[in-house]
Amino acid sequence: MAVTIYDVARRAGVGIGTVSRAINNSPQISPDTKEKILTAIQELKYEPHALAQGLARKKTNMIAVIVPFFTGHFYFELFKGIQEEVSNSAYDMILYNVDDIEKTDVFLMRTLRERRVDGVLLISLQISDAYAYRFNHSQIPIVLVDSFHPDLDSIKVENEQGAYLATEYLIELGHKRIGMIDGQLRSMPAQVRLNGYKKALDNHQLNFDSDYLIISEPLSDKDGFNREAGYQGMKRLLDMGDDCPTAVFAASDIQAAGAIRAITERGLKIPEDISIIGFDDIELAQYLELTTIRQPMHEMGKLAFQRLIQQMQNKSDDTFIKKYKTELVVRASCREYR
Amino acid sequence: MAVTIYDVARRAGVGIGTVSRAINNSPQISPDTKEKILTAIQELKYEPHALAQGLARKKTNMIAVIVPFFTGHFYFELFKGIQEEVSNSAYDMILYNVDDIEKTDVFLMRTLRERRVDGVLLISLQISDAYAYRFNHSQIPIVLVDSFHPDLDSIKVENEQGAYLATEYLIELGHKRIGMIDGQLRSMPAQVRLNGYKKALDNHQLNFDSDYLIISEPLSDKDGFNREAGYQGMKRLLDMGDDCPTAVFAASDIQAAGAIRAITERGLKIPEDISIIGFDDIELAQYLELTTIRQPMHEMGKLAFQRLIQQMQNKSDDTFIKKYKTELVVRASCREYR
DNA sequence: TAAGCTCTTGGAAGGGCTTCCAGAGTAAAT
DNA sequence: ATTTACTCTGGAAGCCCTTCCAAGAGCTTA
Repeated sequence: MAVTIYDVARRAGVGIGTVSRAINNSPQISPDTKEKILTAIQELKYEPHALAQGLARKKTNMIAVIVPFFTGHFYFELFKGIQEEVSNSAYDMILYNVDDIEKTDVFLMRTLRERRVDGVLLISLQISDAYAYRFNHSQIPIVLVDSFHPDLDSIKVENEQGAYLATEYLIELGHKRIGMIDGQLRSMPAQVRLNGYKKALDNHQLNFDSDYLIISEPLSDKDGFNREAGYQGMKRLLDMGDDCPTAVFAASDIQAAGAIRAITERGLKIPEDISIIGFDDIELAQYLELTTIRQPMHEMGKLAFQRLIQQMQNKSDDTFIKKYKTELVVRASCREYR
Repeated sequence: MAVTIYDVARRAGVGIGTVSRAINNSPQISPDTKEKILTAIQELKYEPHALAQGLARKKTNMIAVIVPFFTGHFYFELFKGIQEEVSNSAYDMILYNVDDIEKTDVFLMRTLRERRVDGVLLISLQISDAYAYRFNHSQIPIVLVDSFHPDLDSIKVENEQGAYLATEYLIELGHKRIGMIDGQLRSMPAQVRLNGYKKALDNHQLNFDSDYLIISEPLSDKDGFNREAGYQGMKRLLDMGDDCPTAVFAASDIQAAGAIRAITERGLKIPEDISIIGFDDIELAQYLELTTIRQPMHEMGKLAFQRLIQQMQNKSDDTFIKKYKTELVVRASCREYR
């Protein structure tokens, strides 16, 4: 059997309470005894049992990161930011992968009831009012990233503004027939980016044409923010022949990558024949010379964890809301249209 | 206070033991009572406390995935494979990020003693004989991925064969001056790939020239498998002027990407002026039209978890060793040299 | 010398579960 | 009617900690 606090106590000739005090740096202990105990711990190679500690302390030193199918590069970047901060903290991280958006609640429920974690980072996933309420009235803090709820801490990017920016950029280049390739509308960012796109059209006296809006096929469990969806979507636009848009706003870089492939496959050139703009500014965008909208993913990840840890230390009542502005990154995938 | 098994017992008018049996599908319980208890559980919205369960069962339903600084795309791909399997299991996953290779032992030690996890996946990290022994004599199974120890389960790729393949391909294209850009040699794959490179040269009567071997700068905490290292490394090769290699084998695609940038920055063309071959076949390689060596990362991740879960169920004594052969993926970054 | 402090210490209680053992109840066998 | 054999059930013990309370020891103070 493994070494327990009792073994240490016996070895050091003290009581278990005292051993516990030694481990936890309690001031209530004389330097001599502490010394003695620490030696015993060394000798026995004792390490506290994490679960038992958690049970007794009502604190697990774990956080949950809940992510939707963790596919995209967006998550990867964000994740690195979070990871960086977690490494420097006393916390460890459990990764929950939501493979069906509808099941988000199941995970939230679990984190709330199972009490396996001290805090939650919810990424790109919507939270219902009911759960927002529960978290607010629970001991477990939660921070939303790339998502929003009025009553909870959240960190996100101005998706609408970003989409607006992208669309407006195309408009200013002179494009009139501007298509959009979006993700599944049950995904929050997909909805909001669509709004930005529509608003930009509207503010520039262009009509929204639903034929130009491609929503990726409801590919079973995916949200449509992937290359294949971009590829298929672009093909559909190209099939419109002469009516094909002269510029396309893809709701994510990865979709843009798929779209680019579809375009070049037809022997068309970017930006000569079709302009394309993405969203996210993932690493790939540089290689593709893709003009896109940058979100500070890494930074968002870091901030999210920082805020969470702060909440775990002393839960404050005010809700923290940070919205990053997006930024247009001009590269070589768009050109003027006259 | 949260709902406990006692509350459920009281509500259902039974003993706590019986409730426990209901939860755990024990056959030792009559359908009626079970029914009654399940109803009570529903009504009270009871969920077992994960830590308490773990403590009592000596089983946590968690696995640890230990990864070195989780930077590269290689890990990302692998990770997706693991993730996919984990999602379909009853396990959750804790991610440990090793930011300094020397500290690997600290993490191994923790997983062994803290008893927070039931099994370990160790990625791309070497394990010492001492720890291999400890794991073999512990209750906690471990599976190495992209790493190897004779006494432990491992899943990896034939790195040497891959590097040999890459180098030989360049040789067969007629190149004589073949450079290599490698990662830090304290990283296992970096060492082994170097061996493959040397062997290929040797078998084809070419001399190994240490000037043509670029080991990325010991950039503090990194292992050198990153774009910047590839970029800097290639620059050094280019600075050799007329002696510059006509072909370069980069030990990873991401380094190759950096190298490509360095080359195009000088106004040179790939493959006309310099041929380059990578290693990994990450997604980016397609976009770059990079000829490379493919490792089945996704598949490796899946298999690793499958094996781990099998070990957790009934620890067998035989060590499982799977070595995937690598495969040459020819794209457009290499050309014949006469 | 007695009373009052402060500093340490031991160990019971408690955290929420599983498991084992003993006992109750029921049915079958004699 | 009595024994035997089963099926269920209750709850104590145990998993390994932390924390609280009571108490001993050593000092001070009057």
